[in-house]
Amino acid sequence: MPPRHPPPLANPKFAAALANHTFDNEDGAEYAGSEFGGFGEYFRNKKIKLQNLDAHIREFDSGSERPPIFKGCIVHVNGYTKPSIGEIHKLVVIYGGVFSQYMDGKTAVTHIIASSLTPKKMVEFSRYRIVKPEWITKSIEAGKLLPWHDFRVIQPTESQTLLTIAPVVNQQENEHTKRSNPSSVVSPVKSPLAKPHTPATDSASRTQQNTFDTPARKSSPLIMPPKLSEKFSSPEEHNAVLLANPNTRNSTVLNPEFLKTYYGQSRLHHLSTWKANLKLKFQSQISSSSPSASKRPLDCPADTRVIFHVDFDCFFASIAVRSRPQYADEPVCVGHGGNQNSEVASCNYVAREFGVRNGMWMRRAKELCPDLISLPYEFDAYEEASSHMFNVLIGLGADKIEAVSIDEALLDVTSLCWSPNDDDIQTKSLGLAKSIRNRVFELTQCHVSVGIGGNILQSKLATKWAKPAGQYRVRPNEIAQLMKGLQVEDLPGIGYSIGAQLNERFHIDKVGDILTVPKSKLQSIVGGKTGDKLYSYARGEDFREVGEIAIRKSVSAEVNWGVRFEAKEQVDTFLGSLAGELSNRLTNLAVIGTNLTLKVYKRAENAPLEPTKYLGCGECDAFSRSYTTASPTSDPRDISRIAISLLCKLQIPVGDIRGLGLQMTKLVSAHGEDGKQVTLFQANGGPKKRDIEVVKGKLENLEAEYSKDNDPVSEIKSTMQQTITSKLATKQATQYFVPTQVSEEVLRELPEVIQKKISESRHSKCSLDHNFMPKLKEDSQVTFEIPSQSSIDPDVLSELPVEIVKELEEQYREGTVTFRSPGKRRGIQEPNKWKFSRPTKKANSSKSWSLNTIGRPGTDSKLPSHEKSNLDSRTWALNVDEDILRELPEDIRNEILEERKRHLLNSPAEKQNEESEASTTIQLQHPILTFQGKNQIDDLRDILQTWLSASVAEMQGPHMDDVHLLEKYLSRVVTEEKNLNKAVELVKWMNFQVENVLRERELDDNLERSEEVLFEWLDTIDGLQKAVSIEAETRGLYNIQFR
DNA sequence: TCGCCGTGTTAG
DNA sequence: CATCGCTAACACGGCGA
Ligand SMILES: Nc1ccn([C@H]2C[C@H](O)[C@@H](COP(=O)(O)OP(=O)(O)OP(=O)(O)O)O2)c(=O)n1
Repeated sequence: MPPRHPPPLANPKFAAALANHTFDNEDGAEYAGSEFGGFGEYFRNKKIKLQNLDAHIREFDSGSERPPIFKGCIVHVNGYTKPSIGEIHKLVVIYGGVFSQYMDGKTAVTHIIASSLTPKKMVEFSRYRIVKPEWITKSIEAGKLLPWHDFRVIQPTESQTLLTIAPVVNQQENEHTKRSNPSSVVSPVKSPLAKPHTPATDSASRTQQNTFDTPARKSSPLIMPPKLSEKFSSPEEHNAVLLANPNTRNSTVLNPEFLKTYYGQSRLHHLSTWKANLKLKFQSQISSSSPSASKRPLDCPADTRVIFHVDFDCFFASIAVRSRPQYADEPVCVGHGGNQNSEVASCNYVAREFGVRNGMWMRRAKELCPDLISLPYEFDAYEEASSHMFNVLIGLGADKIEAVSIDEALLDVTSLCWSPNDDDIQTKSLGLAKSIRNRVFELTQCHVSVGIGGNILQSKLATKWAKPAGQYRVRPNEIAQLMKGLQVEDLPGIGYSIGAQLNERFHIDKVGDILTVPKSKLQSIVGGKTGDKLYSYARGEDFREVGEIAIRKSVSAEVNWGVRFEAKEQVDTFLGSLAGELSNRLTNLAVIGTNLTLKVYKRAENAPLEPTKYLGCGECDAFSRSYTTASPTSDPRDISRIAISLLCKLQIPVGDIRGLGLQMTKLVSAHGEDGKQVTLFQANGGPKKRDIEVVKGKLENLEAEYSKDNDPVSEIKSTMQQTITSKLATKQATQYFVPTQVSEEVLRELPEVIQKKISESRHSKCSLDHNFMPKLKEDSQVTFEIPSQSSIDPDVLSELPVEIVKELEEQYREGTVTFRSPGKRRGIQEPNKWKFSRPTKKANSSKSWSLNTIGRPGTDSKLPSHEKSNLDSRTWALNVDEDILRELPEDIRNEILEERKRHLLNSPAEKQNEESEASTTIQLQHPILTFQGKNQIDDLRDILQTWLSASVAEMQGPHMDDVHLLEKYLSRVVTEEKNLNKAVELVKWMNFQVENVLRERELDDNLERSEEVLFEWLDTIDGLQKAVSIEAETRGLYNIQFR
């Protein structure tokens, strides 16, 4: 058995971006302040996988007999809280509740813990009970579940009842009748709706957040005291203060040289560029170098391969140590300086002994390893070493070769290594691997390791076991055994998020756990394709081929560091640079494209104005908008112009912009065979009459929109901040930016009405919102006013003039003939009233709450639509605690009761419909199944008791075959005999027995040696619990408690 | 049903 | 002083033709 290596890290970006939200982040600070002393240390020492935390929390806490205060509660945490999300997780679990990482509509969350909520989230969560963190702590102090409404975050006020929070109103009435002293309900709190960041909520979140940010803030060069500036300044003002420091300013996107210097130092940019270039290079090399696909031995079965995965050991770190041999045995990492908030790009194996990992923040790394030495990047050296490695690999005469990254390659060496005899393959392949390793080491003084297997999956896994500085071949007969012990996240394509979902929703942790789950069930958790992949991978199967390189489908450039703006024109300028960058990349690849997507990172609602990392993006929400052009382009002016109009559409306050990206898709060759571009350009001198017709059509659309919808939108006023000129105050108006570069010729081609409006607007200086358009220069931008209509779809409004001008200009300049009729733009956004004030997601989407951030774990999580919510309630209706039920909003409660009724009536029939597998083997609706000839629970207990006693006496753990038999039996008891209770009772009883023996053991020295055996039994019971839970979930029964 | 859009996840 | 949190591919759900 090869040594187990720790699973790959969680996505560093995720961890970094959610430093305060994630349970397992590189700062690890959540544990540091634990009031429950033992926990933090316990977990750190044991390196317990956090996804599996609940079971371990209970296990660790099993002796303490805490009251099950939160029994029946399913708790989720949103945003910054004190105690932290990690603390709350632990507290909820040890006091009998269930913690849910997800709000995906599939988990029936009963309470959301939050310190504050933004208006958007209040609407989204209006059907849930949103409570302050104190609800947890005070309930524990009181030793019982306190009424949640004493801790509610949303205080029912008049302004809110306007806002569709009917369920909350109901709730309130219910509880008031129930409560003894309704008047004691918390002091009045300002409606968070009117002002999202009340001082109260702000300081609450800062308290929590300080535990992470204090050091950074102390050293930050703010002129104003941080607190003051945070509390009272707009994001733009805050940025202005920050950028007043010329050094800082120079490090940001405001520096014209930013892209050059930034990309020059960004490791992730380098990694991405290198990879893209290598892919290109090998694409051509493959086709030119070897017509050798026919070299496969004739007797080699068509589906048989020998695959090598070659990977430098801790690449950057090895290069760093190469020129500093004195550090070879010291813990070393590579990063930008040794300061706390920089990232560890790579660390050597000495450092890994301490738990340091790639992607970790330096602060955490130094906590784990105080003597960690930080060395600088050497990007040129990486390229050189890499090219040595690839030269060696190219020289092998492999059937196929694929560059996975700068330091990593896949080889198909079937021709070189395959033989009918596996021992021969073993000898040949390990020999070849050794020679690769030696030659690369000679050339680079750095080690590569080689993993060998029958497919890509196996070879990649083998590399884990080969490292450091070794080779390892996964032999066909050991695949199954090896796979079983892996964490699911060790499988390629399975990362933090999917891993956590599998664990949370199906208690799947190890690859072995997957084997017992039918494919369809996997697919129902993680989706069709991923489920399929999981199913195959768990069995060691992988049908991908080496070197199957898809043609490039997109080109993009993005920046999410150093992005700070004070004013709109700075954004436009930077988008111009970014457009230039993208244009260059397109030109270098000789492609042009028709679809441009702008991606914006916006500071998350609750996130502090300054994130932990200096000039970092912090916790953000991501938004994107795309635009399809009339004809493909790579012209930076086109890109820039479109990008700017897309940004306007998103309506993000410039001070909150923390990242910008541009992506071109729908690519075609720049000099396509038919030379489409060129001919069109030559053939057509100017815009055609037809195009003008199209524009007129647009105008008519606009006018139709005018008359369509007369509902006054009162919220618009409150969300558009200040500065509405008196001229406009009496009219409803909106604004957009039209570049003045619009040439006069183009303007002349516009319909008269539009011409008039544009020229009118050139004289208008109104600014509706200084956030969106501060320091507007009359020369560079034009504000365009639409009179007197109140509720035009802002999409149409904000888009139209820009587009008309843009497209016409494009026509004029390029003479393109194919003017794409834009027709009716697809309604991306729901016509909801927040549109004017913020980028919209669907109003009822729980996706858009604050955990919906970069790298947030969790898949699509729309709030249940009507059908969906029926489905969901079915799954948990039976499991809801009566007490909880009473407290639920009326409509939800009714749904559950309905569902219960329905379930009681339909259960057997429903079940038969649902489970075709079972219905083939089972005739009776409730067959009675036997185990060892017994079916009565008492008899079964006897059998199990005998088994356990024998096992302990013989110092032998339970035999796997027996375990499987029992597992299968229990599963069928759940699904076929429909006696979940029996299965649960048996498992509980076994657990009890094992714990009994454990207790006895402490009193009896003779039993000392039985520890191993008992641990095996505990594992077995874990497995049984999982099996029963999984089966129960197929019947819609979640969160089965075994304690 | 298909394709598009916006969003999420993953790897290095 | 800090710090350099990129990029391409795939997957998925919702929506409209
Ligand atoms: N989050 C990450 C992961 C990787 N890298 C860079 C540094 C690594 O040296 C290089 C290669 O990545 P690997 O995943 O191959 O990791 P190492 O080569 O460092 O270590 P290992 O020996 O585990 O392959 O990519 C990075 O900058 N940031």
